[in-house]
Amino acid sequence: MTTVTAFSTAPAPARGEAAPYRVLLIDDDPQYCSLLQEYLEPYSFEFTVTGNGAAGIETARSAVFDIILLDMFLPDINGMEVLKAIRHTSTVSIVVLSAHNEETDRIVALEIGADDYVPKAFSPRELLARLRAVLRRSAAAAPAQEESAPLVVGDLYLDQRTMEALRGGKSLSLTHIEFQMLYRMACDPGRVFSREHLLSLVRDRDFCPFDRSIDMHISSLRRKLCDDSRSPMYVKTIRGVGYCFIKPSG
Amino acid sequence: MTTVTAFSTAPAPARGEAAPYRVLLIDDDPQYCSLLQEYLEPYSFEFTVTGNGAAGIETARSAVFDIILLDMFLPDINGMEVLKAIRHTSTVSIVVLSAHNEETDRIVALEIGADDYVPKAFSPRELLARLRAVLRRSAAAAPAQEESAPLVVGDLYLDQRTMEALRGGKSLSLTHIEFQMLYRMACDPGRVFSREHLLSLVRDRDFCPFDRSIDMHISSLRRKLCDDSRSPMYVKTIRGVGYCFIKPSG
DNA sequence: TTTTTTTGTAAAATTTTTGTAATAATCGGG
DNA sequence: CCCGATTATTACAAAAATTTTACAAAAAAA
Repeated sequence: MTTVTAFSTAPAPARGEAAPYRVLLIDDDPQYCSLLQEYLEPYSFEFTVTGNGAAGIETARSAVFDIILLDMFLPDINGMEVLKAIRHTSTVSIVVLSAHNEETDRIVALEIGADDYVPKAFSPRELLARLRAVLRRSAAAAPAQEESAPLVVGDLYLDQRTMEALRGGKSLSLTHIEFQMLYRMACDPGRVFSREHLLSLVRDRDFCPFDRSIDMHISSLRRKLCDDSRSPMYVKTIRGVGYCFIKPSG
Repeated sequence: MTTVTAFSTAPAPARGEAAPYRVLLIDDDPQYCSLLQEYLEPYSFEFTVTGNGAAGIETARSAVFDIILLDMFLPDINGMEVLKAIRHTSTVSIVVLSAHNEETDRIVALEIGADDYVPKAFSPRELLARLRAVLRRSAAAAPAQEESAPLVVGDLYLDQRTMEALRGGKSLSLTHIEFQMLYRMACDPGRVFSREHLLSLVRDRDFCPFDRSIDMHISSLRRKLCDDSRSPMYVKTIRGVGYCFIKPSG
């Protein structure tokens, strides 16, 4: 099982658009569980289900979830106790589901540490909206995913956050296009980029066959890098095809 | 608008056990507002109240709150719009209060960015429990303290709570937008902010490609900072991209 | 080798982007 | 409804980036 909570300090592989939310559902009614899964799975929720409190506590402890859905009525332990136990060792989001919707229960559950309390009678759409609200909030808590760490290749330092390009610690004063071209090529050393491709990465413009502008950008990039086109250290010409960034030998 | 709070000069915005939660209540029913205040104040909630949407948006933008309580029915703007506008520029916790408790409204509000949706008919005890649940969660999220602590960079002093900007101890008399722009950029020196991004941080408005208003704000900001656009000390132009705050060398 | 194609690059031409003053529109109070 | 302050738009000069042009040089093809 994959493991990264919203709160984990781990290298936060910040769940991309694709990766589903990992849900632990603690509920002993198989029929309701199926219903819930069926409804939520299309919205990128991935379920682990346990049918009793003890197993729920155990699973919550041994794996990482984005959110826990907890039924209050369980065959073994009282839901409130399960909530308390999980909250005792984790800050994971917990949403209580309950058939028996008493104000006192709601208040106690929320005080103990539930993030929301949703009657089972609620429409699936509202449940979805509430889960998303809770997940949104905990995602905000996650250490802001490192946007894009600076790229370091050989003696080059390319930082997209600041658009700064250094060679041996000294600024190269690249223009926007030069930076972008160098950065994109340096991200994948050795890969050959056609002129069309480079232009499309960098400009919103059509490539005409006699367009030499890319060559000019390469040329001035080389000048700033003190690179010699005949025996280049950084940007190599692949005749008839395009250019590539040379994989540093080190 | 009644402002009860006065963020004194206390250097530590960090709400210790003692410091109250700062609540912005947007609701035009004075009677309900009073009731709420009366009930919640003993639990360490400190209220600022605005009776309409426009003022609410404005206040939310110009001061820092721990949580916003938003009525859906307002005399001027639709509550949903207010929610959208506030959420657009802030991640503050927002709990919707509504007399008219329709599932569709709940879903839409939660989707737009509300943290919870509580019918006005709810018992004050449950409201309290729900507010605490939301606050607990966002407290876990944010080193929120820093967010409202005055920012000191180089010879600049920027206090978001009071919107006060000093340079070498002297006030810069920035407008709201100028302050926000400077503040947001100064929070992350060296990072490049596109015009779109700056505008979205500062205004709830769409960016049109020929919009020069950001440039104008930068221009007047520079004038007030006595900054020269050609060899700037504070705000550097990143041609083709946007602007950034220069990391002070010291 | 000769011819053809492709690339490198200086310099010129062009386009885009930015800075800012002036003007217009908008907002927030009284 | 008017007033002052703030914000947005317009316009144009200035600056800088990008593209085009032109031709030399290198590589590939014949």
